[in-house]
Amino acid sequence: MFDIFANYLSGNVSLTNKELGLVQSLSVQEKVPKQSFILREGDVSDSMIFVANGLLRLYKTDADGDEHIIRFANEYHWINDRESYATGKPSQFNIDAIEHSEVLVWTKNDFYCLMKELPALREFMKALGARKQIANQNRIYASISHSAEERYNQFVEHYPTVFNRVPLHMVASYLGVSRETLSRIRRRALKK
Amino acid sequence: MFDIFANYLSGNVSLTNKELGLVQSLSVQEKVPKQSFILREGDVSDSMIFVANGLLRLYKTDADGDEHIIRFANEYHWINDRESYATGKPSQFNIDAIEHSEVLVWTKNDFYCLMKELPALREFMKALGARKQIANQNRIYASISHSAEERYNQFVEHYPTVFNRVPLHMVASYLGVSRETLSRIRRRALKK
DNA sequence: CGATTCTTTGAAAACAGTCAATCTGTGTGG
DNA sequence: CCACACAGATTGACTGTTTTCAAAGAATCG
Repeated sequence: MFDIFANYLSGNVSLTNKELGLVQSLSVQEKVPKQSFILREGDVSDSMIFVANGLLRLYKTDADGDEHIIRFANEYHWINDRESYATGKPSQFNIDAIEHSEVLVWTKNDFYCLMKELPALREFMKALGARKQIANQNRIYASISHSAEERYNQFVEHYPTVFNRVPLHMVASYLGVSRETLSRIRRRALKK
Repeated sequence: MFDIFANYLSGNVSLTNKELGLVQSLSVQEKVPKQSFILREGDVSDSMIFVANGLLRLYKTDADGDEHIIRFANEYHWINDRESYATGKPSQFNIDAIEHSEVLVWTKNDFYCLMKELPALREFMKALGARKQIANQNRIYASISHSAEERYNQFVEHYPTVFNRVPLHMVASYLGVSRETLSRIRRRALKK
């Protein structure tokens, strides 16, 4: 399973076999059955998690019991709660598996060491962080300027690999509309 | 004016006078009169900008001519278009001054050198970036889970120094509601 | 097949947007 | 000092969209 990660890296970062060995030696492989959690509200998110395959979600359950999905993470993506990870405080969010998934996990400490030892990897992670911020800014822009329909189309277009593996009510939760509204949006779109 | 920035740093980063001198030597001071631009759609955002005093906004004008404010930046904050800055591509956004402002500017190249030479400053900027990401994630969460009224209250509470210096229609634009709706939200709130 | 989860639909109520008009406060020029 | 212009804020009437609640119709899985 580590080879998936090695393959991911090889397209982006050039590491020697020895360095790659170090990265591997600090990683832990985990299977995440469908519906099971890798982070629960109240826990501290103290690890870096790479999704080798499968699909997870980061979300919060509010006082009314409604779930709000912050983001999805499918294969070749990272996931944790950045706030809890950065501050060491308990997370407000949950992460669970939408599909049976396999992940690679590094503790915060170990990952910090890797960042220190491997400048190439550090630069890559930094660039990744920048891209995530850009994506977040675009999502914020969409949320204040686009209609639900436009946001839906944008989601389908931008994340086709996620879109058709996720139940519609989760897409609705991600977009911030009710599942009924999203259902009607789609029907209107079909008529065209 | 550089002393404002030095003062800002002193609370967060410890640099020698010589190092501080280097930072200053690469900086350029600029006055930004009210309503004037420091970034226009189509330009490349190729500098780091620190607001010493005043108040700016990052926003986009859409096809209908409506303005959508991504964020505000008052004194002791940084502003540019991260996407254009990172990619070198033309920006989709504008930045202009809501109040007469004074800023410190570093070119992308010079700032890169500073990051290389001054690890303490680099770490500080990195932590700043992490905080911004957390704030963005919280804003995304608010946009998909909170009502306009809740988002308004949250804005007033979180950014009191910005809130009472900004015309209401700009707050509306930031929150993603029409100015009339925001006006009515406030009236309802007053009745309580 | 039965149970569960997911999706769709209808009807009513709540909410937000648009347009047009008015009101308020600020500052400028006569 | 007043009149006026201007930008910002509010209001009413109307329209359109979204939510909510309840029910029923697919799809999936053991």
